[in-house]
Amino acid sequence: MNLHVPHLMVGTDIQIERHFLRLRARGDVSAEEEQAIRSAIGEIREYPAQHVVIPAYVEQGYSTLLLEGIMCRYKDLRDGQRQVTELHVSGDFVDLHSFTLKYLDHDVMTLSPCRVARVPHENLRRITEQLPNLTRLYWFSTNLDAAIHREWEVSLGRRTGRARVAMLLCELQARLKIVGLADDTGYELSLTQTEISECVGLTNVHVNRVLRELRQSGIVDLRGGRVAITNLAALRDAAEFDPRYLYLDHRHDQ
Amino acid sequence: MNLHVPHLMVGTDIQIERHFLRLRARGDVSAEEEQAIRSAIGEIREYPAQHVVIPAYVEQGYSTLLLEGIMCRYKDLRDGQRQVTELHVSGDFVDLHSFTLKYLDHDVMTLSPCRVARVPHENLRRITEQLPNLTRLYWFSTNLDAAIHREWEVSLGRRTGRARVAMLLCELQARLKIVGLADDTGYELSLTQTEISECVGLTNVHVNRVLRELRQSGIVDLRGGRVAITNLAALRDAAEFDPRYLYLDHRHDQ
DNA sequence: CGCCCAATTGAAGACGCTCAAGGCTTGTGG
DNA sequence: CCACAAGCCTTGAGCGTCTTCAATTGGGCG
Repeated sequence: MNLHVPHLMVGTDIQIERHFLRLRARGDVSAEEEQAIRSAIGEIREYPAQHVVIPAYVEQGYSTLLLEGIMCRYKDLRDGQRQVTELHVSGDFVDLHSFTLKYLDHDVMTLSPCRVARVPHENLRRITEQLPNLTRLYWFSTNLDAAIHREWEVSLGRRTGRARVAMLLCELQARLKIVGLADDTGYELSLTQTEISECVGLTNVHVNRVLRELRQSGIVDLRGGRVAITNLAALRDAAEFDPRYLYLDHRHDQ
Repeated sequence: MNLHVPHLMVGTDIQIERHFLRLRARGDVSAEEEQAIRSAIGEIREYPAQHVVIPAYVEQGYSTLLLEGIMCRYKDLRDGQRQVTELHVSGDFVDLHSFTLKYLDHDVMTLSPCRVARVPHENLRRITEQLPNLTRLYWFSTNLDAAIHREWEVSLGRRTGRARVAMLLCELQARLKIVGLADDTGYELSLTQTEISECVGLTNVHVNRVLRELRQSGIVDLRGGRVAITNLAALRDAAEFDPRYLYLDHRHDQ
């Protein structure tokens, strides 16, 4: 387990490309800006699954860019119940908001083995002073997280269990597709049913029943670490999925 | 009804002070920055209750600062169910995120008669180019909205009906207190039970029962447009309320 | 006075939870 | 190669919170 051990740059360059894919799905990034981002990157680290990478209420001097794997933001209640507030995939900044907030109101942990890059806030500050266009794109990026939170609020507050699970699977498909990790037939996803239940505000038992129903309806089959989408149109209909909240520009319209 | 009619500046100056109170609860604002904000303000407008001020997916050339009244962000589902994703009070920018997002993924409407100030994006752009500290404070401000969304996700996903309502009333108390519109004994709030139910993901019928229970428990009494807090400690305990997500600095600790 | 909207209450039902047990898969060690 | 353990998935049965549907009360206003 490579916990907290700086890692060789092998394979890292390709993974940083996913961050550019994610940014360019929403706006233009010049060669100069791309270079500024590359040179802002500090240490590369790897973590096992189930590892708290950014603890709540602890000031960090850097933001964390997810290169490979899946991570989540979550809060726990007194009785041990957990609510995941957002999932993160390759190419995402998992705590860009710590640049302005200083500390987070929630924990961030890995759900699979992950590789990340640290970007010192000092370097981000330099970007905000020199590159206003890129600054607005990063500001946009944290506002996109808020838009995802809003869509989850709608799910948690008003959708049925079936629609909530469908919604989550639609969102991941769209977000992973941008970075080349999904197509219309599905994607790799190593989440347990308990982890999914912590995203959608249900119990693991009920998620299990919902997944069975979606499978038997010929819509989607989640098994063995893969989301096999049998009928994307039906999945989106079940979720009442409107991808506009992901703010993909016209070149990425589904 | 003064719908869409530019309004005289009578009383406006005092109301803009609430925006500075809100900002200064989270960071320092210099005299120069304060002046920049004042001169960035454009038209003043008034709207009646139940008026959609910012429609979803329509590009706006300005952001809207709420001077007086209460507004909400919401999304509707096919069957007409509505989920409110955030409430806004005096001093809030209700759509600062439209500066980077260009258009919103949700509607914004008034819940009471409101007075607002428009701030052209052009003027905000000038601030981002000239005042990096204020820019970070406004970026922070949109990240604070995201933190509020996260806390609502926890409520909607994991809290009981009783705790959800208590949570909402705690949050409003803390936010209104910053701008001088609440104290520990309560505050004025003109929301119907149906509107509350659209915030907390319940039906109006169930919200009514929850409010009765909270009243009979001697915790809080919501009637006649006023939230009368009988026992603030018990209210916060019922909500499992941890105000840290509102990022109030030490001078505003409760 | 009568209208309209919000608040209130009751009764029945549904969706999802709790509790419990059994099955499957994977990895480890004898 | 097999036995065993651990974690996850699966299914059943009963229960509870919240919903739905419906009717009544109360308050503000023309």
